[in-house]
Amino acid sequence: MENILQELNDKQREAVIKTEGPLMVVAGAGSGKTRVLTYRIAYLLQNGVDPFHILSLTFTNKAAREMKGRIGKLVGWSGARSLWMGTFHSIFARILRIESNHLGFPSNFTIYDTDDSKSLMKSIVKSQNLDPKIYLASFVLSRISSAKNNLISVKAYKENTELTNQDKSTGRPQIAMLYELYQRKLFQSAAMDFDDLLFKINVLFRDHPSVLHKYQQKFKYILVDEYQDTNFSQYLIVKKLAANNENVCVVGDDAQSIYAFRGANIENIINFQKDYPSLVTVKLEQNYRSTQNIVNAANTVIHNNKSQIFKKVWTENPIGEKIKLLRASSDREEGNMVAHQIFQDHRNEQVALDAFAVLYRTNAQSRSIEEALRKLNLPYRIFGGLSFYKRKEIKDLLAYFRLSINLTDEEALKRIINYPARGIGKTTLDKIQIASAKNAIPIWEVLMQINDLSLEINSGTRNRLKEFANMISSFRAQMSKLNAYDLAQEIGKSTGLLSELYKDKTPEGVGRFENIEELMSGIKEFVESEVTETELHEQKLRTLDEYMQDIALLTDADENDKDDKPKVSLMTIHQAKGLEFPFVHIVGVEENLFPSMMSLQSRADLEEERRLFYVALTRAERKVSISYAETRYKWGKLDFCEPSRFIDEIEEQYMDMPRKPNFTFDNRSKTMGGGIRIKARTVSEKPKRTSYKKIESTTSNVVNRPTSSHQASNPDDIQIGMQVEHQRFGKGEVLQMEGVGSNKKAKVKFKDGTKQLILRFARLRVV
DNA sequence: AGTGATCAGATTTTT
DNA sequence: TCTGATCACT
Repeated sequence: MENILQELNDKQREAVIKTEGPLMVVAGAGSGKTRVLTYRIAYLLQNGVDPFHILSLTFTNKAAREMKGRIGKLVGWSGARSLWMGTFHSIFARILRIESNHLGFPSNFTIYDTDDSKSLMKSIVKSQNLDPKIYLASFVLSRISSAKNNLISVKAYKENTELTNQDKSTGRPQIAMLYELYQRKLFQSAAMDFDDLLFKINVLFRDHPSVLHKYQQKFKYILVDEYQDTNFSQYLIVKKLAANNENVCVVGDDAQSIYAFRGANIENIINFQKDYPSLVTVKLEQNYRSTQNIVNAANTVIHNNKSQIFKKVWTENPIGEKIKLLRASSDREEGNMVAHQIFQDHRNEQVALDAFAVLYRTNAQSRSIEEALRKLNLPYRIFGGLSFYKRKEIKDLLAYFRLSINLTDEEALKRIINYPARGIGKTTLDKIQIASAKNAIPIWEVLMQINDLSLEINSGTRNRLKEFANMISSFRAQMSKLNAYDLAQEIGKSTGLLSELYKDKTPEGVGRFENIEELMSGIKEFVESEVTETELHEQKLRTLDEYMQDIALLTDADENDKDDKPKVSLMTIHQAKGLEFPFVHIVGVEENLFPSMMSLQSRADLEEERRLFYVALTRAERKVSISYAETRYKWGKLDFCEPSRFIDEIEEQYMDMPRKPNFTFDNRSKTMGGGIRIKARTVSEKPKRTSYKKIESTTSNVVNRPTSSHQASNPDDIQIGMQVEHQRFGKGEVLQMEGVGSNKKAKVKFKDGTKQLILRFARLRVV
């Protein structure tokens, strides 16, 4: 293990051993960024730094888990497990729970997800008699979110004339007021939304210097991954925590900044440079992931962006194949083309299906790909879309858990007070909510005092309300006595939720029941998962509220696939961040889709889309295909599409252009949709690129698939005993086959003698 | 109060 | 196309 430094290149090593003082690592795509982070932490541990003193902030919890695993392998598990490693949100939620009393929150506060926030905002808009079409919950929340990300409090918002004038000019002068009510309601419900987790940590550190000091002492070494995607709120947290020791290392790549839309701020990189005059910057520019062709193509794309840190990403990897451009007449055909390509590569190159990824701009595009893959019996795993934890049945059950843990969680209460149906309808709920507002008590308190408050609720309904409250109270009483799984089962049964779902025998209903089963087995896993030694000593139960804390910030990206069969991965490019695949298919590369229509207004937005395209390209190790469709169904309507300007931005020497099956060179420039491309060019205001005819002359240094003009057969179709034809040697018979994938060889008897041929090069044709 | 039918709105990306 | 919200009917 003392050799760990030898497994690094000079730049990587420099970044690893400079443990003291501020360090910024500008890491090009595929340059071993994760490796640097991992080894840096291992190196710290190896040099006697206590793991409790290291804080490592990652982009997903899964990334943290994997990194912990690798560090464990390098320097032993005992050190690795005690590291503070996770996303900003999960780490600081943990700290907020510890310090919640300083903020007037209980430690078991609820974390509202986007749906909860939305439903809360809707009810606030309604309560203020504002037009929900003008005060669209999603719009109001996005204003509030960006305010919070920039640490603008309710008070500051009201005083900020720029913001309030913006709101007035868009006809929504009441947003500041809604912000206030929203925060008030969250507080009353003992809840925080995602942005609050970071905002309130800032408040905590600002108002309680002793608490800040405690964590400054604790986190002597701080590492931040994906720094380009942090927002101002996150930036300030890091700055404050690092203020004492200044042992802070941030790693990022401005070219891969793709979250500006949700408040990420590239300026953080510049601010970081200003904050620490003694900053050392290390640039990692050697790419170990992709072929030269991919690296070069990606470089030509990203150079169209104005704002970027100078960096030259290069690689010593083989040149590799050109990027294949696929043109499809429809989204459906696009799916088929991609699926067939995957099918062929899977067979020809003898690689498992998890080597393939299909990347798209929007989740809605997955459907046509899924259908095509299903047709070919290619198993796939789809990431994102409707997350497991967002499914109705899951949210319903979790709402029971949430309410039992936090009785003031109103979104949870409203969700389940009449599910499964127990005769507590809208009218009753309205009355209760009015009583809650009038007496300034939580809804739960109204239920508790139902007999004392003079409410016009008939005795039957009144009893049902009491029964409901008693039921929740009994769950609550068992919270610390039963383990999470037993209590979850109890809740599922006595609420009637399990039997309700079980009754439904439609395929969807069965699916819902299975989802609940899956959740239950997840809880069981949690209960049985390893406990720390002290917990084991104390015979400590793993309770339901601990479980809820555990999963509150989980996302789909954190989920591991249960069955380990290799599958094709389908995901948005955002989700693909940080991942790599030998074969990547980027689909739907069309104007108004990628770049997205919403991004065409401003240069900054367009550049973000381009960075997104850059991210997509640089996920690939060996082969990339880019595809576009000429027509596509959007909102159930047929849309005509043009190829994306980003396609034009790839220098043609790195591209392999599309063609129709019976294609000859002479009519290529006419038949390949030149008209469409010309239109695309006028949209993109790009200087005209030279003719596409040149393409064939530049392919010589590339291992290309046989082109159609040679009529070569697929190497996989060639079997022993077949009659084949070689361009030079003529006709012959296949005597023997050996090797797999690109190394597949055949012994062929020609009239001039027997030859060993590598099929990849030989371009044999079955006669 | 509960149920079913009809209609509007959404889709850019997510911790 | 799909989801949710609302409305009318029972």
